[in-house]
Amino acid sequence: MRKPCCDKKLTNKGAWTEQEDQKLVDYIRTHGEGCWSDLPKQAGLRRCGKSCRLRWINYLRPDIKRGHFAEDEEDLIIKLHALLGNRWSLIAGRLPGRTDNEVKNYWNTHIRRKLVSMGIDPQNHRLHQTHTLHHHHPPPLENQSSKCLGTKVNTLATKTLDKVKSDGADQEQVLSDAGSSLADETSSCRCELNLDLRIGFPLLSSQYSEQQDQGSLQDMQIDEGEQLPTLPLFL
DNA sequence: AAAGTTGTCAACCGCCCTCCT
DNA sequence: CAGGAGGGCGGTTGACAACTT
Repeated sequence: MRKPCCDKKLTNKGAWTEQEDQKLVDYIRTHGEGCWSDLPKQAGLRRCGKSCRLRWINYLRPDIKRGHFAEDEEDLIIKLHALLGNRWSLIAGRLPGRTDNEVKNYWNTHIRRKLVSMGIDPQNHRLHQTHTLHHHHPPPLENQSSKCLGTKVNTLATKTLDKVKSDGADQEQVLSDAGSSLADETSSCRCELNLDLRIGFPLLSSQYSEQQDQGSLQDMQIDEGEQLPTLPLFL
C-alpha cells in the first residue's frame, strides 16, 4: 500500500483562497522554487506540497500567458500532438507561457471536438473512412498518403520520444530534427507536409475550417508535388 | 423563471521515474 | 542492488458558468 504524500486531515483541498495564493507567492519570491514537500510547512500553508507546486506552475507563475489560445498556438498543438501524442508537458514546452494542464484542457475541450467535427480522429490524426476532401478526385488523398505517412510518422514518433527521453537530448533540437526528418521521409509520397514545428504557418486551422465550411476544400485539386494545407495533418 | 444540459477549467489522484542512501 | 522519498506527468473529477428547453 502506497503511503499518501501528506496527511489529508491536516491539509485543505479544493479552490485556493487569495490568502493562500499570497502566502505561496511570497514564499517563492523569497526562497525560490523547490523542495515542495517542505514548502507548505515553511510557508504556513495547510496544503499538500504537490498542490502548492501545481498551483504555482499552472496559475501563479508570473510568466504564464492566460486566456484564449491564438490560432498559431492551436496549429502548433495539433502538429506536436500528431508527433508526440498526449505528451502534454513536451507540447506545452514549445508554447511559451502555456502549461501542460492548459494545453491538455484546451485539447480536450476545443481541438478534439473540432477535429472530430471535421471527420478527423484526434488520436491518430487520420480522416475517418466516411469523410473525404476529394469527392471529385478519387482516389482520396488519405488513402494514398496516410498509409504511407502513418507508418513513417509512427516510427518517427517513437524515435523522437526515445531521443527526448534519453539523457542529454536537447528537446528543441530533437523536435526540429523530427520536423525535417518527417519532411524527408514524406518526400517520396504524393504530397508533402509542412511540419515546421514553430508558431506561424501559411494556413491556419480557422482558415481551414472556413474553407471547409464554404466547401472549397471539397473541390480542391492537389497536384503532384503541391504542398498540402498545413492543417490538419493527414497522418 | 426554473430545471435540465453542456462546456470549461482548476485541482486532485495515482502511477512512474529519478535520485539518494 | 534495493528501497524509499520526492517530483513530474497524464487522466479524471467536480464545481461553477453558460446555454437550452
